[in-house]
Amino acid sequence: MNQPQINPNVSVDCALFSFDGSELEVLLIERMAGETTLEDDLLALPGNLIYQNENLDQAANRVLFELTGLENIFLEQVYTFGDPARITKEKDQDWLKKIRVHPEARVITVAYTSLVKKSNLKVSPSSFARKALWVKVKEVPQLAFDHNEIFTKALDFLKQKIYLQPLGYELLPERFTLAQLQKLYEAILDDSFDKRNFRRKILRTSFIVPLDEKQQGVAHKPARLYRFDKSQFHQI
Amino acid sequence: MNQPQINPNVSVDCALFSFDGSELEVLLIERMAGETTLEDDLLALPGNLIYQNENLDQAANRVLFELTGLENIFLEQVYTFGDPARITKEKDQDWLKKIRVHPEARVITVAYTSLVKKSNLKVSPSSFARKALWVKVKEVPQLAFDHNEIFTKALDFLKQKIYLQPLGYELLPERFTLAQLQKLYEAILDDSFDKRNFRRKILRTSFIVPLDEKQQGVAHKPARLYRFDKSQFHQI
DNA sequence: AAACTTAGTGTATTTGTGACACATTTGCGC
DNA sequence: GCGCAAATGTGTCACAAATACACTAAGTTT
Repeated sequence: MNQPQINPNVSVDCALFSFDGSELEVLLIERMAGETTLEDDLLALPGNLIYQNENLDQAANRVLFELTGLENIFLEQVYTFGDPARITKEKDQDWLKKIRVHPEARVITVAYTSLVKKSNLKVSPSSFARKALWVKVKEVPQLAFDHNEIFTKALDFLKQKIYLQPLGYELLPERFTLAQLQKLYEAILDDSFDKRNFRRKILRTSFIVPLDEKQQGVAHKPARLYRFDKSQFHQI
Repeated sequence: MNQPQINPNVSVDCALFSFDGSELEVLLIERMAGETTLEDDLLALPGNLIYQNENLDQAANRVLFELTGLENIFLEQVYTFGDPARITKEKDQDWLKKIRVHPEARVITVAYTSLVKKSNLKVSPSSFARKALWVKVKEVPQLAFDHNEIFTKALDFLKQKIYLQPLGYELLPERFTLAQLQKLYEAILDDSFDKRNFRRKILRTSFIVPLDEKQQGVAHKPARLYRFDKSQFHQI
């Protein structure tokens, strides 16, 4: 089979979010420039040029797989960024010159986002990332290209989405407590809620079903465990 | 000034909606193939390849301007379509071969949408459209490329958006009655509402302000006129 | 057994939604 | 000028959802 052909004008970038129990985090990479990285380079969202024979969803999944080994993640398209000036920062140009056949090419990028469990994910160095790290969304530094803008848009997208779909099941263990779930909602929406009202509201949906199990070995009253019922997701 | 350079891989398409008082309509074109059109060609959404030195919003506005003469329309990005198979219908290939330097090029397209007043708009034949016509959204035929999918996504986008922003002001005359507004909402959302409940809800927002004027010359009780207050739009 | 920690629960108030029917104001035709 | 046709404009009740708010229960630690 031939090497797939690259489309020099279109890339995908992925904003992957995770949850450490109290704060939301985003996956950033140290981008490779050939065999090494540049000094003091900016962090970036994982992303790459698309192949000519794959569609955009496939490209996003491939890029993610190449970096993380994760497959069958539900990535969703967020927005497309196409300002000609988006690749003109000096550090970005330095990097592009090192690794692209056409470093000056106009590149528009289609942003995707997803929520993943950190524990599922073994980040493996790849052709385009030496190292990947989880950064708290409140502590995201200046990023490469227009990735700060992409990151912000992806986070806004999630905030919208969580009202329509129970996204949380991607981020919590299979069995979880309502306190965990509430913290997740609070982290995504950057807000805080009354415990009783949150419980009432979330239990009115049929997505979340109580189990006959309790937490073990905690130094206080153990909480009841719940799980998501995906079969109920389309019955909003 | 030089001819602007074209990016062969990226296009924009616009789904423009208008309102005839009772039904929602979308603007479709008969696409040109050089000096003429092809026989039995499919209708299409207006769109074209982008220039290398313009951003996506600018490209969408330019394409729209070239077709309609409309400027300063508030176009919003909807979604990006990039399936390699999106340009492979036979009629689309025939057309591409007639007009594109690289008819086989992989083209991804960024969809935009907007609402416009039909009366503002003098559609002028352009390099890429011989003729443009308004088609009721319920009567949209099979379109070129993946334009049916784009059209559907744009309409869904509007349905979402109208709950967050009072889109209507683009589609109604400056002074309008609540019955007109209600019909517009019903057309966009493809639903019908109770008159009293609709009024109560819409007047609770501060976007819509009553005037001390009434309809003239109607063969029934004349309705009060209202106008939009755009300064209130961001106070939801 | 006392102290600590988090879980779990109920009520009252306000706000929004949906269903529903009739009098009012105008122009028109006679 | 009278009656008719046509669309406007309005209020209430029942129900659902949202908010504010405080104490007891169950387990662990010392």
